[in-house]
Amino acid sequence: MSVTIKDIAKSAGVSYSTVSKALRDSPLVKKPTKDLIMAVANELGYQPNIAARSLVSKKSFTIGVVWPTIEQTVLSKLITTINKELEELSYTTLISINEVKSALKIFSRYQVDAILVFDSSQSIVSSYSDVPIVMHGLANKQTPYPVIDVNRQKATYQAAQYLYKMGHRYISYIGDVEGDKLQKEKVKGFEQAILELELPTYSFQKIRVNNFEQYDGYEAAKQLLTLAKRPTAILTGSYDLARGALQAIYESNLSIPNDISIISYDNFPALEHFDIPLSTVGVPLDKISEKTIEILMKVINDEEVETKIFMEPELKITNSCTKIS
Amino acid sequence: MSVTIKDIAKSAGVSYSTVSKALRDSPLVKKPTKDLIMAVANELGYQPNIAARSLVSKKSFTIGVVWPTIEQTVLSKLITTINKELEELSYTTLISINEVKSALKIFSRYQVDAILVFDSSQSIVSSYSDVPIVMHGLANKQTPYPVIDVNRQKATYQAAQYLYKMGHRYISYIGDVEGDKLQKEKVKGFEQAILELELPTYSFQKIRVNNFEQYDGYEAAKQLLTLAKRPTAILTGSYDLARGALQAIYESNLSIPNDISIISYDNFPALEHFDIPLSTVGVPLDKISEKTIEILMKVINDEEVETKIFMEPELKITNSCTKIS
DNA sequence: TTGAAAGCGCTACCAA
DNA sequence: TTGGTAGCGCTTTCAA
Repeated sequence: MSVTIKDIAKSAGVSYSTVSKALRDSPLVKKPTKDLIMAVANELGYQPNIAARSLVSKKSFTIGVVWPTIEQTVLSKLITTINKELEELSYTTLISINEVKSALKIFSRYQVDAILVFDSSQSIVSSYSDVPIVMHGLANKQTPYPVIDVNRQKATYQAAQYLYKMGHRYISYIGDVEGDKLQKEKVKGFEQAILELELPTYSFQKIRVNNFEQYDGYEAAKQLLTLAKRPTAILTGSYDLARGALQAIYESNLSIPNDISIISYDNFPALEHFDIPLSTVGVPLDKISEKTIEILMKVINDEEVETKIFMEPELKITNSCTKIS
Repeated sequence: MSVTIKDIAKSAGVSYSTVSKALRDSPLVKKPTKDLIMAVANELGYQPNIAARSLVSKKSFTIGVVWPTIEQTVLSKLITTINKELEELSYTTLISINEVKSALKIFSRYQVDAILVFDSSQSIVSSYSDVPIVMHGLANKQTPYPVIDVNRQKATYQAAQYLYKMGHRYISYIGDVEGDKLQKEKVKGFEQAILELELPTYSFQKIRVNNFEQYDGYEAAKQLLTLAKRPTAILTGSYDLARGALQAIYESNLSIPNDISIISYDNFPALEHFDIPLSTVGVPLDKISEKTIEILMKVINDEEVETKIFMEPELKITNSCTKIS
């Protein structure tokens, strides 16, 4: 049996309701008493029983995170950040990797204060009980809970526009052209730029990759570089693809940005891994995280929240891009 | 307020202790009564309050998983498998990505039935309260809780021995030669084979990679294939490295296994992605998972458990290896 | 400033 | 086979 407040009360010679107050740092307890109780609690290795506490106080200070697809690196970075920020707000984060429906059930049984769902499928999830839900995914349907989405199309659109403005007329996009909705949005932004600039389609090229690994970017870029009319700028759909493309460019003895400018779609700003930091476009991870925390706190406190939150991308240009004449 | 057993009791016209029994499918309740109660519970969207339940029954049917490093793919596969198997045993899995110490605190406050820790650092963790701990990591020290480890050294040793027996005299190892303890063990097994076979060291080559991605394997293999005396067999430290090596081999117009035999260290058996399935060596993932569940159930039921569980690797040979003369 | 006591939702025991 | 009730560990009144 673990230590309870009654054990502390007995040991400290006070009533257990006083112990409860002292542990919550209530102003109703005198400093010496409080100190004594704290000391005893520490010595006994007391850990509060969350079950009992949330049973009476109706608050668990816990956020349930539903994360059925644990392999994506972007998500793992984002979740790590969110976890850290919630910790600072003295919230505990618990993750379930079960499918959305059963994870929701689990968390509602655990009476968490809110549930954060990461789900790229477009299904509307329905809540059990009255635990508020916040979702990360595609904000296309009308949902009864807030959905946080990022504007991928605008990101690639912005990047292509920028490269055009810098004088580039042969721009290639490396990405999953036939991929899921998320990937298609990126392609769409690129295509939209072509259309608006009234350029011949051959001056904009899309290279399809099947995976998002460094090697796929490498292969795709290799292919581009052997072209008679090779691109002066490359836009990649992800960070790893960009890394691969960089390798291919170096192997061909070309230099960045003199021979080729490169921008990567990504949510991590300032990728300083390389000799030349990579230009990126996308919604910065910390802004997504910040927004998520904000929405979570709002739903927990029963405040009004818009149900579609569409975050705007930012273009961060470094020395990996240059003007050409 | 969510619905409680009292709401169900009122609605069904029975006492709430009967409801409690019915919901737990107790034989003490008559079938018709049970059916009625179930129907009402369903209709009302009842979800049991785990806090209240575990407060009285001292059992939460929940396993806390401590997973501070969420990026590793092997772990995510393993945890997914474990999660699934626990679900079938009607246990709920909750994951924390906080650092070990604070995660342990969280789970002990939640009164989980057991905590599963994934930690490759060699620190001994000390439990709060009396929640039993099972660890996945390096079984080198004496610990007060069971640690499950896999024999990496024996794996690469076995593979090298096998390749030798098949007539190979020029064998290369691609892996993180300067890496952490886990990686070094793999290298050690390879070196041990050289030693025991009393071979000149030049006939066994180690190629160092900095990362474990496909591209790194590709680069390393490229390097090997340009050698005057190129290896007849390659052993890689991971699946992704093997994939890269395969790419390099194909690009060089060499064939597997006729020109080069290849074995990968890995815990996933039967990697059928390729034209030729890859030979692997390592402890199969499902065996690790099975063992983990077994140990978890034992500690939960207070049974005796050995504190060092060292799992033996298996060599699975496919057409990616051949005998040479 | 402290203590006593009610009650959160549930299980488990005993009585009916 | 059902109902009544004590009590899990805690917070939160209210009384002392």
